[in-house]
Amino acid sequence: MSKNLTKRSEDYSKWYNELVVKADLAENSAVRGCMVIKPYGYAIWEKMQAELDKKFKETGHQNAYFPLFVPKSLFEAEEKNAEGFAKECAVVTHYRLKTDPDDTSKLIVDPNAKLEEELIVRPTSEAIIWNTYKGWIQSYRDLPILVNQWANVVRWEMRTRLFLRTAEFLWQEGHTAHETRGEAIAETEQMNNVYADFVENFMAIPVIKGRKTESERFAGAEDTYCIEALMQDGKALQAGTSHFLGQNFAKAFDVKFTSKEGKQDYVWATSWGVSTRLMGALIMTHSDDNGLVLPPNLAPIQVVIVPIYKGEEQLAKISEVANELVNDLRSKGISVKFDNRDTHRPGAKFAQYELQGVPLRIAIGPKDLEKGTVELARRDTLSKQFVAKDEVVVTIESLLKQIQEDLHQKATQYRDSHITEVDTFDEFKKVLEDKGGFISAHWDGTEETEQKIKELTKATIRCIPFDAKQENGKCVYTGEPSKIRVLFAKAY
RNA sequence: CGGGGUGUAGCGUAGCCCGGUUAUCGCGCCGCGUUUGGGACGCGGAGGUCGCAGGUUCGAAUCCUGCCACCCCGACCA
Repeated sequence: MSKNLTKRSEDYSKWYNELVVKADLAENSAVRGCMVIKPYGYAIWEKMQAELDKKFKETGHQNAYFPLFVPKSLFEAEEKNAEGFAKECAVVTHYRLKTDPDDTSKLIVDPNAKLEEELIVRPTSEAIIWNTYKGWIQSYRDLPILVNQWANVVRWEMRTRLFLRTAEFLWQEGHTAHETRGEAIAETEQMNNVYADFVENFMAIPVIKGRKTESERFAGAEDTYCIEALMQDGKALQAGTSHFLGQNFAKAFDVKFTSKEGKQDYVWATSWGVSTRLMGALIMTHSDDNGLVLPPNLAPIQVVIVPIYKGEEQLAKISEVANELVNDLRSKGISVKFDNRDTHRPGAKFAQYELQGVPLRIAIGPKDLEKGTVELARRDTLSKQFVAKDEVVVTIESLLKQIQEDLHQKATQYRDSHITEVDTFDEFKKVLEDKGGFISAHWDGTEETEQKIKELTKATIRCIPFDAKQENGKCVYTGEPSKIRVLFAKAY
C-alpha cells in the first residue's frame, strides 16, 4: 500500500479496497456486487445495531419483520416509488429447478414452475409494509404505528462498491403511520436527529442536517431529510435519510382511519433508514495509511495487551500482570484482549492491531516488570507513554473518552475547513477541482440549474442545511436571486 | 449499456510483442532450529485446469477466433 493515498482521490478506491480487505472487515463474495462481512467487521455492525436499537426503543418504536418478497402488483401501487426503483430490482420468476436432460450434472430452471405473478426482492419495504398496515388500521385509536425492521435489501446497481453501494446490504428501515400531518413531520425530524446524534456521538463522524432538493428526494416522499458527511478525499456521503411520505402510500394502499370526529381520512406516513454504508463512512472518515482507526464506542476490542518476552518463564510472569489487568478492565466494562500467541512476534501484532483500529495497546515486557509500568499506545495519534501499573485502569478509562472526543473533533475540523463559500461559477469549479469538500453557494431553486451544474461539474446539491445562512444573493450559475445558500459536493 | 484495462499458486507478479527443457520471483503456508521492546532469520518443503472453449502448429501461458469474469471511467444510486 503506497503512502498518503488518503489524500489522493484517484487512488482512493484502491486504498479503500485494500484497507477494507486487509483490515479484515469484508471481502467481495462470489455473488456479483455482494459482500461477505467478516466476523470483525460484523462485530462493529452489531455495536452500531445495539446503539441504534436502544435509541429507537427510547423513542417508542418496536421491531417487526416483513417478507423479503414483494408481489409486483403491490410494488407498482405507489407510482413514483415503483418508478424510482424499477431499474434496480431483482425479480423472482420461477420457484423450481430440475436436472438438465442434456447434462445430468447440471440444473436448469423448470419452465413449468413459472410464477403467476413475479416477486420483487425488496429494494425497500414501503409497499409490503403499507399493504400490511392496511389491515392494522381502522381507528385513530390504532395510531400511531411506530415500527422498525432490521433487514437486508437488494438493489441491482450497475456499479457497486464495497460497503458504499453493494447489491445486497443490511439496514434498518422505520415505517410509521400517524393521525396528522404535523405528527408525521415531527417524527421525520425526530428520527433525522436520532441519526445525527448517533453518527456524531457514537461514530465520531460530524454530519450536516438538512433537506434534499426535489430531484434528490426519495421516490414517493414529500420531503426527505438527511445527514451528510464528508470523507477524507473531499467527497460527500449521504449517511442517513428520514422521509416524510405525506399520504402518498396511504392513498396508494387505501389505508384510512376514522377520526375522533367520525370522519374518514388517509393516514400520514414516514420512513427512515441507515445501512451498512455507515461502516464505509466510518472507515473513510477516520482511517489512515496504517489502517482503521475506530472510535472506542464502536471498537469490538478497545484495549489489546501484547506481551514481550523471552522464554516461557518470562511469559508466565508477564501473563500474571496481564491477566490481572484484563480482569480489572473488564470489571469496568472495557473490552480487552490479551494476545499471548507464541506464533507471532510483537512487531507483527502491533501492526495487526493498528490495521484493525484497536484504540489502545498495552505492551508489557521485562523492563516493565522491573519498573512496575506498562507501555500504553494510542492508535489515533500513534503516541506512546509509560504508565505505572496501578494507574493503568484509570488512565485507560479517561483515554478512551478522550480518543472518542478527539476523533470527532479532528473530523469536525477537517469538515469545517472544507466548507467553502463561493459566489461565482469559476470559483465554484476551481474550489471543487482543487480543494473538494462542500461548497456553500446560492442557487436559484430550479431543477434545471441543479441539473446543469451537475452536468458541468459532477457536483450535486447534497442538502439545504437546516441552519443555512439566510441572506440575499445571486444564483452561482444563473445569477437569479436567491435567499439561502445550499451545499454542493461531489458525492459517493 | 458505452469507453478503457486486466485475467498465470491464497495474495501480488515475471514471461506474451519474437511459440521450444521441469512456468519466474516476492509475500503467505507447512517442518526443524535459532529468535521475541515495531511487520525475525537460516535450512528444507508443499502448492499451478497459465480465465473458459475452439483453432493454427511437431510443439501454445505465448499466435488466431469466440465467450466469460473482474477492475477503472460514464449514466444510475443509500
